[in-house]
Amino acid sequence: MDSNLVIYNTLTRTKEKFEPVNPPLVGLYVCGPTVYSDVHLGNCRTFVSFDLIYRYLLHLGYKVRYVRNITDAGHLEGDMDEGDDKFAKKAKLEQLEPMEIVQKYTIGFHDVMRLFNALPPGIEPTATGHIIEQIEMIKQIIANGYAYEVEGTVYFDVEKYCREYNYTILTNRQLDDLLENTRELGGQNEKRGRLDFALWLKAKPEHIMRWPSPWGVGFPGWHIECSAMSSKYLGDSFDIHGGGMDLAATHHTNEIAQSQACNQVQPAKYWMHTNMLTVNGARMSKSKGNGFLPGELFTGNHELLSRGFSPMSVRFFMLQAHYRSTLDFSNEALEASDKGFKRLMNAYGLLEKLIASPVSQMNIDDLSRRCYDAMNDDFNSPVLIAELFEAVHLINSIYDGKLSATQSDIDNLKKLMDSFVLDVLGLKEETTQTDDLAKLMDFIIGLRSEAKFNKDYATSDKIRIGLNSLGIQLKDNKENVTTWNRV
RNA sequence: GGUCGGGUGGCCGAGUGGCUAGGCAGAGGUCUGCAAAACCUUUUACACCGGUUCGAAUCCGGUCCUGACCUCCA
Repeated sequence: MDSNLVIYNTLTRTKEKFEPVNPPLVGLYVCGPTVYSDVHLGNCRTFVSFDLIYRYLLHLGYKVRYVRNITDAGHLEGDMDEGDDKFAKKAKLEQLEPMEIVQKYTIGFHDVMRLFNALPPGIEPTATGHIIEQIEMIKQIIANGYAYEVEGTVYFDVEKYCREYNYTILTNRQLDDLLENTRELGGQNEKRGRLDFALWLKAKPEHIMRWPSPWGVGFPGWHIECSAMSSKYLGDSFDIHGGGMDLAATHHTNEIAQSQACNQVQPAKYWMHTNMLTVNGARMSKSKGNGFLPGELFTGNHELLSRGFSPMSVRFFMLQAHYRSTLDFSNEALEASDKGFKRLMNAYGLLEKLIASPVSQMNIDDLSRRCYDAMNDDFNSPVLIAELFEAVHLINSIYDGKLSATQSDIDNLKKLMDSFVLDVLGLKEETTQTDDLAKLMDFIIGLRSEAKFNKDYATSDKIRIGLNSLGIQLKDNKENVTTWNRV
């Protein structure tokens, strides 16, 4: 397994050659969603980005174990505990079983991921399903001297940890500054240090999700689940840990501290962070109220949208930007991507219809190499897509008879498009053409050709315009061969 | 305030010390009974001010603007 893949590592803030711990095995852990409400499009972008990464690693021949957790505890509890509206809180507590919420939004999340054609992870562990592992890990951290218990709550001792490790390795912040500028968290009077965070929290009487532990009845802290589950399924030290950039400063920083304190090793060799999806330049988030739900996008039921956009067009839109760049979301940008996507897929469809000639006027190997170069450069999908449009241009020109290609050229083009469009980018035709429809269309096109041959243009136009209003577009090429596609 | 990013043509977005991605939109043309598609040609760029250099939008310094994180959030 010798690839030229280079990955930007947040730990070092540089691009590094990718060298797995145990090739050809690759362990990939990605922080998944907290399932207490619908995932919005910004969440989806991260998972589509890591789907691209997963797919490309598979394409290169790595045997990838992809673990993406479902957070169904901790955050959820925190969310319910806060806020001033005690009435609402009570209603929530009385009317809904937390696991009902978890189930509902987990299913919704999976449905959306399927629409985006994201490959499911190999393991999708839940926090509530790994309480024992989390407790064991906390016990080990205490035994190692990096955590302490106060009144049923266990805190991580950041100050102690800092004496031996670099706590802010991911973000490069200064500790003094952190101490001065961090907001007061709960439990200040019982914590030893201001930056100490909870590994295990004592449950208040009204708390529904609770488990017994050596420290009494309680529930796990916000960060321990990922440490416990990643080491369980990928080992104490694995290859890639990923998530959204917003997680780096707190969640991942604490995750590294916990894993180091427990296992004395840096949990992941490469830390990858995806950037945010923005709306009018500002981050899409629930608290800002500017989040798009996938459903609103697909139906077009949103004030900023002129119409609905298909999941594949949206996926293509996301892949046209690099995963480490912010991507600005707008109706106009989506329109552009939608057309580009259709152009790409239309050319893909023409591959079957190309006619070979003895002369070659192109170098597919060179194009293929450029595609690999793009992806090897930290998964640069926008450059890959630019190269694929070169392939589109070749395919269209061959189809038009303006360029000649040998059968070998055509085979290689097909292979290139299959690999990169379908396997790596994970794009697919959205409308399945049933055999019945294909036969029917052949028949109708035949009727129209007859009419055209007889110069009965009234009839042929009636067919063309009629089909167009049904969403089917006819295209006559120079040889008067008619093809069709949905619009 | 601290940390880390950005500012690229009408829009979205790559990239690089000289050969100026790509998609969409705009303009002209070819083809076509028409239309669409396709193909060809083409108009708009690298925030501002200095510096380094034979040469910078790309490197360095400064200025302005802007985003994310520092509090649950992908």
